[in-house]
Amino acid sequence: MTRRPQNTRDRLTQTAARLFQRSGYNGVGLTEILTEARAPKGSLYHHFPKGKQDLALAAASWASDGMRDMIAASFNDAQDFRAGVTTLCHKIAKLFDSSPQWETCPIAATLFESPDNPTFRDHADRLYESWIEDVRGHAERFGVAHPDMAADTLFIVMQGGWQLARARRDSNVLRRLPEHIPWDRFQPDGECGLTRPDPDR
Amino acid sequence: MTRRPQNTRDRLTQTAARLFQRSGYNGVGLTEILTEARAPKGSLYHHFPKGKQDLALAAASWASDGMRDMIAASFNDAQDFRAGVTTLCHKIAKLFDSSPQWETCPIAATLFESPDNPTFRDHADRLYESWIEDVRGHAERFGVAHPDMAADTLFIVMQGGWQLARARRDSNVLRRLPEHIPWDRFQPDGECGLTRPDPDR
DNA sequence: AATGCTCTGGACCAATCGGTCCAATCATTT
DNA sequence: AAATGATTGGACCGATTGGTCCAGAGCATT
Repeated sequence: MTRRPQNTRDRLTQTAARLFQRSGYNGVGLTEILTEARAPKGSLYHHFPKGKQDLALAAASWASDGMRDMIAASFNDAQDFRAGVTTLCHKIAKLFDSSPQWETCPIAATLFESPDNPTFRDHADRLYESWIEDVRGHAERFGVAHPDMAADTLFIVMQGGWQLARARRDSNVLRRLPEHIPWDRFQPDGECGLTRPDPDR
Repeated sequence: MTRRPQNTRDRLTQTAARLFQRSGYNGVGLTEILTEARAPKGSLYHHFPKGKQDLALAAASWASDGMRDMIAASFNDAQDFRAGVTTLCHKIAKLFDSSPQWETCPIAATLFESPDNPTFRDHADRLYESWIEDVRGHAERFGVAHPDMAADTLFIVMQGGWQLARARRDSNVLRRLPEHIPWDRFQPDGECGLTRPDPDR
């Protein structure tokens, strides 16, 4: 949230991230990015030799870092896993309200437009998995029953909820997201055959 | 699944739907659509006066109808709501496996690239709500506790699951989707104050 | 002051974009 | 057979696309 991105590279990355989120990778031209970032074309191809593709990868990574910060902020000082999830949902809802342009998952908008591009696919996969792994870490820390599944559930519900909130133009969909999660399956005394991995600590 | 779409209009619609799903609205040029549909430019602007926009709306509607057919086929001869959901998830997983190009929700890919275009937004909203309303109808018919919420949950989980399956390139994510749904909240003898709407039948 | 970098500015390019226009053709109806 | 409207074929258009290229500005270190 720096008010003045110093170097041209960061300015390009963040401007591109914002515009890609709004209109998708193919929906934004280099001219538009360059104009808004107040940078000439030469700078772009100096910092990003492969042009638009490199820029998209950098923009997606930057956006992903923002999401990971939000995940950390939500879970770090939470009482339990469920509280962390609730906080995260509210944070996302607030973000949804604050900017009408934040309307697509930044990763999906930037990297999911060309299924034939393996570089984009792999990068998106890696970024998504980093979110899920972060959440799984917190789930383990709080001792939930199936941390892997809990992390997957949260990801699924967040992505789907985002989509529904967008269609309905209603951030409350995101705030009510915890209601769609099967909490009893994640309680430490789960009914499943799996035992808790680490009781103490 | 007709092998030979008769008239040019249908051929254009279906080709466009397929290509938009693959690369998004802005990722496909008219030339590509015209070539694959074996139609000249004059035909396009005869059947779709507003050009690409009209074509996108028609393509999204067509794709949406396919999804609604799938929903109907899954729930119509199901024993209960949960069985219908499971069948639907397996059908979607099969679809995911069958064509590597079916990689984005067709509605999102076609209509969600320009947030500033209210026509697209409204159309997408309407199509999504028709899916949800269909599912809600089946939920009511099977007497689940909170049909509105059940339908929302299914939509959210399907959309998010789709995304995760795409990132992991694994259709089993879709098959395991029922595990992420809080079924106990939808049982007729729910813990909530609401009573069942229709006990017999 | 001179050198050797990084970085910027923008002219320029071929290709493609969505869209227009109209003559030719097709299928009906009279 | 003639006439009529629906449909097709494709040439053509200006605008924009992502990308190339290089002169020169800026800024260190020598």
